[in-house]
Amino acid sequence: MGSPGCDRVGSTVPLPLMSFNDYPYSVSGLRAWEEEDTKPPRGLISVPKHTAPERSLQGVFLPCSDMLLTEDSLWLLKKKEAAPLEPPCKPLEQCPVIDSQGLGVGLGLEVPSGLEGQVEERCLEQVQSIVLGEVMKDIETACKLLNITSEPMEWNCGNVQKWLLWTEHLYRLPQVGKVFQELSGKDLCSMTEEDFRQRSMQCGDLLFAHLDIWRSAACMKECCTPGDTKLHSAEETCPEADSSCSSQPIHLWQFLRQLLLKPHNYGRCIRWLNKEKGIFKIENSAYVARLWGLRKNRPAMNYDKLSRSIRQYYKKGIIRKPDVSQRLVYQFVHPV
DNA sequence: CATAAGGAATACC
DNA sequence: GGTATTCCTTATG
Repeated sequence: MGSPGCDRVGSTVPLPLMSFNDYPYSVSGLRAWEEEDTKPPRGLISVPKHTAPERSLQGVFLPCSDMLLTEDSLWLLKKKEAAPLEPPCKPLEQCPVIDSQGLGVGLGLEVPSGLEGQVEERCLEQVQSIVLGEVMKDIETACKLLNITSEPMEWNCGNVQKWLLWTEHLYRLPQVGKVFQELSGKDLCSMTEEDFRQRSMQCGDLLFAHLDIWRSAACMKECCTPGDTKLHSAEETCPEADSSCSSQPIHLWQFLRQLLLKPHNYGRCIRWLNKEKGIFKIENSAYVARLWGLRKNRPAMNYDKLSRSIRQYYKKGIIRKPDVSQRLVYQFVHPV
């Protein structure tokens, strides 16, 4: 991300980020660990409540996987936050264009002029490209885990259901798959936000927003990576994926690895205890099993069966129990 | 009661 | 034929 091409495209492709407050990709981790009253996953920037404003600026404190915002950026944003008489943040529907200015507007910040302004603008651009990069990576990961294409227009009914289930699981939305039954991706994309809301009062708008993000991301991906540069970008967004990236049959151990690579999304259900040694813990066995079942189209999957598959790896030397055996803790024999 | 280990049959590519 | 799934028994804490 952040290539000149992308910037150019970014100024023309609308990315309806909603307000950052509502942006689940950035706040989901926060929400998750708050709910479960556990420690925040690593990489999550937590701020004291009083420094987190009600408006969309909050979204900047996002748990970008392993990436942290620079101190400078945070300081800058806090400084802007503290500035009095700022115009209230416009809802993002009113500023859906994601470019350096768009982000500033979306954050309720005005981009000042002069040298200082240029510095701040560059800062914001950095933040923006970090956020965008994370969004794209999250979507890539989800696609790999679900074995679907990132372009919603190409989804069949099964893909749509998978995406719905996944999104529901990930963001703990009520299950609404039924009301979207027998809809293809094309159908879904032709629906308005109102259509979504009519089908689900509770979370239609959220699902619509999610879909919009996916569509925009697919659009950006298309524009940013024309032709043969696509391969390079794919490697960049999923460096460890290599052969496993080519979808279709995925092994359980690869799936687990992919979940572990995204601590801000899946850290609440599976996480490293010791990444160097390849030791990981399944924090929520039922949840991981559900995700695995989703990926393999095995609705009856449960931890009993999943763990049986893991145990098959003992003989093959792929996964083993760590020296000091603990419940739900396993170890990759060959850590990355 | 949830997890662990592993045998055995079966399904799927 | 390799891998995963399903079902099962037994053990452990």
